[in-house]
Amino acid sequence: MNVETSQPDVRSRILVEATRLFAERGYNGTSIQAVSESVGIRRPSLLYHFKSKADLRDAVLANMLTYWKDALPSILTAATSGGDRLDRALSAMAAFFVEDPNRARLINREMLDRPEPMGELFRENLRPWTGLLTGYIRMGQEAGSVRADLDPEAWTLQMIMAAIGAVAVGPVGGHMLSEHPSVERQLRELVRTAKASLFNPRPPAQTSEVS
Amino acid sequence: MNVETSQPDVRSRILVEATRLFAERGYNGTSIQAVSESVGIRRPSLLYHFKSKADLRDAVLANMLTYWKDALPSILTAATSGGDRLDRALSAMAAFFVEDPNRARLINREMLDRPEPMGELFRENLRPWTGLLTGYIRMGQEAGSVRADLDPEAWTLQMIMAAIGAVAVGPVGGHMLSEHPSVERQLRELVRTAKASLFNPRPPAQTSEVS
DNA sequence: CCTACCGATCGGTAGG
DNA sequence: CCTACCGATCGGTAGG
Repeated sequence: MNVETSQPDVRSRILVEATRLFAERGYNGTSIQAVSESVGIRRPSLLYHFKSKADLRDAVLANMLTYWKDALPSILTAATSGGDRLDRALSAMAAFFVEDPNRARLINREMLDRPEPMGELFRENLRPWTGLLTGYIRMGQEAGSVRADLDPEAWTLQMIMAAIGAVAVGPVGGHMLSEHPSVERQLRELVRTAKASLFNPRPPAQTSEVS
Repeated sequence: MNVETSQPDVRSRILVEATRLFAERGYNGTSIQAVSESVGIRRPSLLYHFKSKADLRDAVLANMLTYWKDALPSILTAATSGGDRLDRALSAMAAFFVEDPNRARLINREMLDRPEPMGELFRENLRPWTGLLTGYIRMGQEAGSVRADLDPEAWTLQMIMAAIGAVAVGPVGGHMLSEHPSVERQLRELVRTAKASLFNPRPPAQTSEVS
């Protein structure tokens, strides 16, 4: 596994392996020894790049947040650009997690392990974007296209969490049923559920800005 | 019999503390030392009741499954006894987790930590009951009351996972939004979402609110 | 249910 | 990026 071809600097290789292992086995279930072995170096070498295990965790989380901050704007902007594009926005969010299921698993784990720090992270980085979405939903309610009894914040949160849950633990939960729905099937139903629960049954004709 | 101290046998006290700690900090984040301290005994004493840490985990899981098997039938029977009782069924499921959030957290953690064993557990214990529900949904589809494009398995799974997620990590996710929805609010919206996405919109009545 | 003790592994440091 | 070494904690056993 280890060769002199350690070109893609060691630090980022450590990050990749740590992300994978933390997502799969959890922070407490992963020794830095295991991480360094996956990279092909010795433990002290890893500790040269990251002062401590906690430091490595923070770096892993910060690194992932980069992807979030990169992906979310385009996802949520898509959602606010037209009624019929909601499914594309939800699909984009789903695709973000499906692309690498470990993203969903890691977030799920960290939410369980360290609620407060994760809450803080969400607050600082994601809030502006979700605010955009809930604001747009409220506009839809005033316009009559979105159900009046819908709770914008709770609805938004539910859809995000459902996408994470479907990817992170969906396949396991699937065993509750005789016919295990694939993650794709679960996400397809999520989109259907989202649309059916968001829009009014017979929206007042609202297709004026069709592309 | 012992009268001085109200000690409902040590074994179950160990189970209670272990359940709490496993749910809060995870299996790998909890030492049997910590469990025994919570109970007020020494570690070797705990190991007299449970041969190993893995043994303790199995017992905790089996113990919780008892509650599930006790609660699920009544929940799902309620769901199949009438169209308008769906919300009561969902509320019952939600209440089961709200009553002790650690139930949701523990299940979430175990699904992440040990997918296969948990899948097996679900398969053996929960499948009959969910089959009842999906069968009923299919009947509703044939009768026309339930949306034809709904995926019964995926829909059922989504609602169960959403309830677990809302209780286990909902409060953390709430920080994504400027106005944190309480767990109660999240579950209320879950019920609304479930109904709106399950049933067909009312047959075109005379009301003409369409512009 | 306890005291006493075990080897293995943990995260981390010294020093080059 | 390495070898060598550290104290602390881990799960578990002996034996009463």
